[in-house]
Amino acid sequence: MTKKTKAPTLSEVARKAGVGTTTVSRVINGGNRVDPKTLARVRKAIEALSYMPNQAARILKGHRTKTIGLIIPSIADPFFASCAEAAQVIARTHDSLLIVTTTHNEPEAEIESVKVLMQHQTDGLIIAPSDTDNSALRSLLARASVPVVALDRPLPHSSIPFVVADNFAGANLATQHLIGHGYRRIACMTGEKTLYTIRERVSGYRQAVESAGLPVILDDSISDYPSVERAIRTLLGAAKPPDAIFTLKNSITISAFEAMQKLGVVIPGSMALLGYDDFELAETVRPSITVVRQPIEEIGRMAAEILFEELQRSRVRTIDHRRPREVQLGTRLVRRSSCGCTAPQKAV
Amino acid sequence: MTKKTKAPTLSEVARKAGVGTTTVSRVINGGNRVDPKTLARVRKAIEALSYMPNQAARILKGHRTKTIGLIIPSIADPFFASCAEAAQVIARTHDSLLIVTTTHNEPEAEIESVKVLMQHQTDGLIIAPSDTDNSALRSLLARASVPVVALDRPLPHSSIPFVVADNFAGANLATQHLIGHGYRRIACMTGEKTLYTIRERVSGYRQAVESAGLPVILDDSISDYPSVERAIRTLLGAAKPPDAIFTLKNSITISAFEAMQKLGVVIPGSMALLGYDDFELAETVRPSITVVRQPIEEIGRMAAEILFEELQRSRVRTIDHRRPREVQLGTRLVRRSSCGCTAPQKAV
DNA sequence: CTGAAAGCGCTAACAT
DNA sequence: ATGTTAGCGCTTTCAG
Repeated sequence: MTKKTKAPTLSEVARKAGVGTTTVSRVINGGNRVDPKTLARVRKAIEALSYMPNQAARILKGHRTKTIGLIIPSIADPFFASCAEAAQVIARTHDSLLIVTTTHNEPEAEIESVKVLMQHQTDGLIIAPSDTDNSALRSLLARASVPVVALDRPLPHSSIPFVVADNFAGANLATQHLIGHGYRRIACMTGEKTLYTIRERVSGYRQAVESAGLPVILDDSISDYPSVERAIRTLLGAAKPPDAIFTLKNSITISAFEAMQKLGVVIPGSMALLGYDDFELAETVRPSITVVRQPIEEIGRMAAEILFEELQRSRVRTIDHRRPREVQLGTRLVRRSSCGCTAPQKAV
Repeated sequence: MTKKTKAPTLSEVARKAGVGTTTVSRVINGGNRVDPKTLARVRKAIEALSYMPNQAARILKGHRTKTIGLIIPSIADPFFASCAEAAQVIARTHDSLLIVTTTHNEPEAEIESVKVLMQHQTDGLIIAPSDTDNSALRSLLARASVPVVALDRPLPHSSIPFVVADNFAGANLATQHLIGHGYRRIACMTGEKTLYTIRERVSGYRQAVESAGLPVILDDSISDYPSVERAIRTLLGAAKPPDAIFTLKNSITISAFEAMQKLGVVIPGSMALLGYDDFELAETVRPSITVVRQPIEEIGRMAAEILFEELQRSRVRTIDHRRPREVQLGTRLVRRSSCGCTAPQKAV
């Protein structure tokens, strides 16, 4: 077994092929300006030694590392997993690799990630910042000599391009839909109220109920299942219980559904349910759950595309901005049964 | 804006601090054997220039890249996303970064990924090989000068360590459970029969029904929802319809549940359902679904840990194998209602 | 069309 | 305790 032998180098290939290193280098990089015969010989040598160029050395010569960094709260979160998948596909398209780090929405972890990724000279960064007002992060990013794109959450007061969903409109329309059904007491349940996305959704909800002259019933202290069940119990025991619940996050929607079922709440009969973010079984459970669906893959894809465009721009001095630097994608209300709609949209 | 200024180098720091490059290098790498005063001065210079060491140059000097590669079918797949998350956490622990590539179970994509990752000199590789008998992949991996660990699926005929779940036992026990409930005609539905995991599960199922003298009713041509619905229709229309269905994959379980509901099949009354792989709403839907649960995070975590142990071993010549190189983790049958169990396990 | 040689930024002998 | 220096593997002028 030739297992622990060190990897062959370019100059070894050159020696074996009886040519100079320059020639081998040319062959590796496309083989232009090389005599067909020499080319063939070099290729054979490369094959024989199963030579692979050492990226580190190329990078050192000032080239791209062909890697981009993606900084997200979690990989296990379906939303970010889909974003990551989409971004990875785009990266491959550009012959690049995707390095993923997770932050669990901790600002320090974000800073740390950016630093590590910069040391590794990734060509660019895509980040979903937890705190929209993190000035330490902003200044760090400003010093970054590579393009950066914000994902799902913008980084205000900076010139960093971003790709987000229209959280305000999504929540606003959803609430209006509930109002249209005749519900008068719509409770909104959420947690992580410091996140941009959640804040926007809360605003959307608030604007809708207030302009309809309805009460704002907001519980933004939700975390796990028990807290959801407790919240619903409290709501049910109130003098005037709500007639609809709007949950701002996938896991809360599921917990709420579970709790309502456990507590014998008839959906939508005694209380309607509408959730932010679609999920696989939302169509299947009974009643099926009406949700606001975000263009998840699209978000990841566009963020990566913008990043590579910036990369392109910084290479060749071009003037045109074919794509806007700040993208806000629309969401869609998927009407199913839990909101009271009788004729759900066509099934899968 | 000092935005496009090139990153400062070690020798610039040295000049600014009025010391030699060696000293700066020492400071970066822990600051041992350096006079406290000099150390402070250098640190200040580093701070002032906001200097960050260039990884590429260090790598070139034969050091670790502090990156490991993870090659999986998809990031969006919850199973692999969780594995990736767990592996990433372990990587961070070892001060390393995780580079993820996806293959969609295509052998060529796997080969390609390994090559790219090797060029980037990742310190090690974790791979979930689609085809257990891919000799091209095996020989490529054998030539790899870095440690490799197989994830979820082993790579036989090679000395590559692996971490997998005991798919045979999981499926076997699940089938026996169904048999114990008195079902005599247990149908098994699956797709992707070339995958190691699926093959093992099929074997486990087959062994159980055969040794109980029951018929093997296997449909391994399932792909999407329509194919599931079609299969169930066929099963229902048969002379002797099955009294239980065992689905070998998450998405098929969900599709089957959906289809059975649509076709008015009472679960478990007229037909029981048991699925491989747990999922969030399995507990919540009615009836709740009995499943075989795999230790997902554990698989990702252990694969990464073994990789770093190998890395450790290749650095310092040690003899002990504290951890077995081939790990098979147990699964657990989570009893809920769809199999006919009347007293489901404690809820979440 | 091809080769010699100069580094890229850093580390590690080897001196001092 | 600190500086000098020789590369790591590759690309890239600049000459042939």
